[in-house]
Amino acid sequence: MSATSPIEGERRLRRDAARNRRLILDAAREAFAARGLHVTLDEIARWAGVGVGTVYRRFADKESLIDALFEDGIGEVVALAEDALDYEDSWAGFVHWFEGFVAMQAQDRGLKEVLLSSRGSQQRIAAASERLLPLISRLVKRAQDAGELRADVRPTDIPLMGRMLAGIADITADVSPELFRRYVAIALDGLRVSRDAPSRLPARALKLEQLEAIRRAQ
Amino acid sequence: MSATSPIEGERRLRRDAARNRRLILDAAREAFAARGLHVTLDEIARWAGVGVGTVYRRFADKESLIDALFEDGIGEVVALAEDALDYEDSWAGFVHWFEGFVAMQAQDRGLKEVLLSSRGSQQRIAAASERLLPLISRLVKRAQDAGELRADVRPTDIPLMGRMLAGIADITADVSPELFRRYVAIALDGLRVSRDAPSRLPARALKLEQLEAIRRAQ
DNA sequence: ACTAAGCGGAGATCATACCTCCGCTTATAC
DNA sequence: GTATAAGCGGAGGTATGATCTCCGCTTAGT
Repeated sequence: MSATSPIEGERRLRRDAARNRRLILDAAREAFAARGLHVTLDEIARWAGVGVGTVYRRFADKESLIDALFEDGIGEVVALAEDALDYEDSWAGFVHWFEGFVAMQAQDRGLKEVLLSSRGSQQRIAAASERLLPLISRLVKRAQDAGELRADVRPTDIPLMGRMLAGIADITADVSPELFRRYVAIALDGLRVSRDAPSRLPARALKLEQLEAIRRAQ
Repeated sequence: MSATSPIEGERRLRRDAARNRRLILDAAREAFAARGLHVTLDEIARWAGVGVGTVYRRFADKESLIDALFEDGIGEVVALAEDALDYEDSWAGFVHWFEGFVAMQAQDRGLKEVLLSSRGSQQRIAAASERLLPLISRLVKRAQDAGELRADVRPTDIPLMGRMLAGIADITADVSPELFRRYVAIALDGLRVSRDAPSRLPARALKLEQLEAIRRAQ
């Protein structure tokens, strides 16, 4: 991982410093994934068991830390799409990617926020985005040509539907972390050209009290 | 409307004060609808053309103002559900309500935030919510008994799907205010038991630059 | 023309981030 | 063993942004 190895040309860190850098990155990954990019560096420092000063000595500012972390994450989304294009069955490939795309974001609030906001080093994210969109277009086209994916969706609809589903995953995560898969399944059923019966819904629907709990938690 | 008429038992306002109260409520409605509950009372005051002091003389705090405004809005959602239960065709009734439910939130950020957050006078919203859920259950049951709505969705899924769609409406509103209807249509197609062909998608998909614009705007 | 009611908006107050600074500690090289 | 550069913690400086108060002036209504 690029975030973990020392960059060539930089003077080597003292052993304690290197250890702390790792602690900070690990704490940041966990904290951003669990709670989003809004967590403060003060909190990350406390979580990592170091002082804030130590964080700022290693990373010029919050932006740099976010960069160091999410370069990899975005690469994974792209890799998943490349993977999906190798599927024989084009619909299965599309479903594989789409479910993975949403699930990755559902499990990592930070990634979700990096993916569709303009945080972080604009550059890299924009670049990854430019690599991703053509792949999505090909996944869409293949599945449409096979007569599986409805013909009236356009490639730009897909990341938006992904974001929509990641959004509900965010809201329901605390109460039922797998609930979002129901809505992914319903959305995929809606994206098929035709079908005789609905696919089976994963996870359990919420109980009334759980729905109420979400409203209170907001 | 309860928000506009003077409450009985309260001393009558001087004419200029009454006029200002109206101006404030109108400005607040517009501002909350367009930009969400986070707009400051300072901004609402400027928009209304009065001083902040005037706002705070009429409404104890921001909460009270939100209350005064959204009592009505929540009632409308309930009324729409009651209306939908009168439809002969149970699926059409369900669709009528669901589309309206999402559209109302899409057109009013404030309403959306009031509906599923714990802002405002908890009490009234919780009460409305308790009136609404049984209505949703009946709409769902009717459409399922008729064999139109898939049997494996539960009533609690519906407000969550509504929120999910309202969420994407929020994000895309500036670029294409009707885009969310595409995703409502896809979701409804996914909610049917079976169908031969997809329904026709409303609105136009985004162009690549528009998708990019949304990312930048976040 | 008198006065209670209302007005504007500067600024007090509070909250919350990001980031810096500096006196002290420690790893490492010799 | 010791010198020293590197690193450390965390209190607090700074900036921002929101809510709400206060008070000298204005105006509607009798």
